[in-house]
Amino acid sequence: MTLIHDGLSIAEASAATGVSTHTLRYYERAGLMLRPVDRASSTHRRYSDGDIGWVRFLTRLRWTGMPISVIRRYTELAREGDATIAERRELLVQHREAVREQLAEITASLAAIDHKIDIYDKEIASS
Amino acid sequence: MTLIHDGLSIAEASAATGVSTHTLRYYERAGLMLRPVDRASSTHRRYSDGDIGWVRFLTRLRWTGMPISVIRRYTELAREGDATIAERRELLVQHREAVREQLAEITASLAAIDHKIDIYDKEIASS
DNA sequence: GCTTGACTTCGAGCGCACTCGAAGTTCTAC
DNA sequence: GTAGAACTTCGAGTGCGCTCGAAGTCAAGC
Repeated sequence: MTLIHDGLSIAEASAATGVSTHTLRYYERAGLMLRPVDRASSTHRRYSDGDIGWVRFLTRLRWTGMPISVIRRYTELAREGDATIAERRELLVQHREAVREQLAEITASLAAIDHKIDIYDKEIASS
Repeated sequence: MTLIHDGLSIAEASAATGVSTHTLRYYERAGLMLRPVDRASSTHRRYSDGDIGWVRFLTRLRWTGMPISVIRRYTELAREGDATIAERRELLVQHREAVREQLAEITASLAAIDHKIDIYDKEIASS
């Protein structure tokens, strides 16, 4: 680890984001990073705070079911700068709608599971 | 469609549950049904109300990320009858915990997405 | 009774998102 | 300066949950 702390190693970035080093490299290859991650004196990657923040955000997108291909599209727009803000906003608004639906589905499923557990409780009590 | 309505055809079951006919057969093969679905005079499947309810419940389990293998285990327990009620309850209670965590993650992700959209709104407003 | 279309079984194929391993290079500590 | 860990690239492999297609059978309407 260098004293001049100009970024995290891939192992540190992995620890900071919960994403495996294999997957971090995969994301970069897949075009999900705003730009290629900086390299230290060697070819080793050095993740900036911005990189870490970006990875954290895109894991949120992944977690909520946004496909890699769409994240790539979103990233491409972000690389193009301010001119694409409206389009990026629109993409996120659409995704937000999908996430809200997910939330509703999962909430309903949770209720169904609760209900089934209640039934078991009653069966256990009456036996 | 028979006049003696002793169950739904696979196409009707598909419509009733939102699960494709291919997947309904797959679920049966995979051991996710309590028992093999009844067959009509022919070899054609006839889904009872109970079958439909079961499929609906297990799509809830699938939707919330329970793997096929665990659903199979759960189904096997259910087939064994009342003696396994406590174990089935426990399995669902564990899954419920996982679902609650999902819900928390998704809610947090939704907040992050909202926040990003807010930022875009401000950038748009100030331009 | 014949056509048409839905049904059957079976095994293979697919898409996604990783995940891994091999083979080589570089950094850090001693 | 050398050992050993961590890094690099690259392409192939994996696991999951479907999804599909082929080839044949059956059922309902005409």
